[in-house]
Amino acid sequence: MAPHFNGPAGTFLQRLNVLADLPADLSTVLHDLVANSRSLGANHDIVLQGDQPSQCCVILEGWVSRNKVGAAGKRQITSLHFSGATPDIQSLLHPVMDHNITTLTKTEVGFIPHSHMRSLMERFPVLKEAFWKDTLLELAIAREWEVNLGARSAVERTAHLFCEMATRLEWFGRATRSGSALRFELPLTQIQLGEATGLSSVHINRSMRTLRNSGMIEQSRHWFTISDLPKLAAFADFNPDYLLAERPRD
Amino acid sequence: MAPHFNGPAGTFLQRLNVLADLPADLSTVLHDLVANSRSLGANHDIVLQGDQPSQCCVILEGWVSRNKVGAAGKRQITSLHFSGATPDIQSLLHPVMDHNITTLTKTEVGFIPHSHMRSLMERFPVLKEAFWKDTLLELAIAREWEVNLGARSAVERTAHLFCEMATRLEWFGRATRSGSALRFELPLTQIQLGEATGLSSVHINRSMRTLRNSGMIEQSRHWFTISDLPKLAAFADFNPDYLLAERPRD
DNA sequence: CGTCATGTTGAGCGTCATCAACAGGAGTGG
DNA sequence: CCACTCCTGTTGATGACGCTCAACATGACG
Repeated sequence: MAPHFNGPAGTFLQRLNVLADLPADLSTVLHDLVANSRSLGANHDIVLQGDQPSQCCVILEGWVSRNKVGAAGKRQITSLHFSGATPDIQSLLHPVMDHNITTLTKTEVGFIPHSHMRSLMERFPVLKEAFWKDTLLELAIAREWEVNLGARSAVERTAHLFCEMATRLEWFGRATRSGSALRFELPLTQIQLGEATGLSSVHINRSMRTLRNSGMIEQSRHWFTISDLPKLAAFADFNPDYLLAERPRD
Repeated sequence: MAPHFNGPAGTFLQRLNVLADLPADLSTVLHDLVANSRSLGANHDIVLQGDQPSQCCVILEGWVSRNKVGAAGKRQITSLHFSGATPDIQSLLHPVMDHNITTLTKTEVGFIPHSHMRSLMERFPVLKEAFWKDTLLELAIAREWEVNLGARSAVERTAHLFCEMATRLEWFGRATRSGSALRFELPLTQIQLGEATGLSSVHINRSMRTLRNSGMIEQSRHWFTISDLPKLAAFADFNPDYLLAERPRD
């Protein structure tokens, strides 16, 4: 079993320990680094395309998206992240941001200066490997999203997104299973779901109604229950293998 | 100017040197490692989803795609790679492939065993950083493809793909510029272009006719000329910033 | 025989419009 | 101080209509 991590930085350290075995003293340093965090409201840009950040953010609580806004004003969400994520670690190697990182809900964010991060990676090479692995995982998820956007129908896309998020959430204790059912909170508006799936919010609405009517998903507000995950996964052509590196060891 | 690399491994070493400064002895070792290569025909799978490769491939000449095939048999190409690329380096850290790597044309491929790669990374930590940076670049490209697939019309998607490939090719000396025009070879069939853009091959055909009729692209067989790159880029909402890490320094 | 080209037809999804449900804030009165 | 109402902005739900693009032709070209 991976060591138990408490406090606001708990999920962050848990996630990193999934990606590589961090020595205890490194965990302590990282824990202290994100100690002073900031609270942000929903729809707040943490970093914008073109920025040159001097620190990395750590999502301690809440949801954020990567997104790009086209010339016509249309926004595409390219990935979703929740507690424990370090979505702008890339700024260490690739100084200019090529996209925005925006909160989707009220969010608690910690920051680690690049200089600290660099010296930590020098002292603990395993940290660099953990973040490389994290980048590879993100790339695998991005590939699956490309398939979702390019090769699946509206209902399948929506179902696939729910399968992915349910799986990722469960692995970090944020979904509860009872039998083959899975219950979790996904606090995104239909507009945001549309921006993630390349659909209009109206059509997201219709797709979710289809999923509800077919009995595959139950919903009250932002709480969802997938009544039969294998069935929904088969419908959406969801195969969790591409997420495997993220699964915590037990 | 980056050092000049000759021979079949030239583009490979050139690419790596864009991502980090490799010491000369490392370059020599890498050059020798890919010496004995294999010739593959078009439409040949180099690695398949589910495989656990024990070596990394290096594309010495030709084109390959990453792709995933859905349950309904529909294929989505998630990225395109040409000479110099190392598309399955991820298998070092993430042993099971989550996608296929398939040749698009006749291709010359070299192989480097994982064991060699690992010991090289131990001896030369800069190599690990180069490949992490390569992963970050791929991720940036994947994000832009998500935007392409989710938020742009058929003609814009097609135009954007041509802008991206023209830019990437020019940076490696595989496109010739005359004024604001750019000429290059992109030896993909319309079926393959459709699989990359999430469109049917028929609609790719129509989109390209639109681009030809509007005078933005000229074509003979697989040779294309973008008559006015800034104009096409404006039309496609193409901003090359997301590719910057790949640009060779001069 | 695979690839490219082009016409026809219709499904899927976007756009626009309307309306209900709901939350938060300001003001009112107890 | 707390309840209650009113107002307003945001989200969700649903119908009507039109356009983009997929599907299915068929022929031409290497």
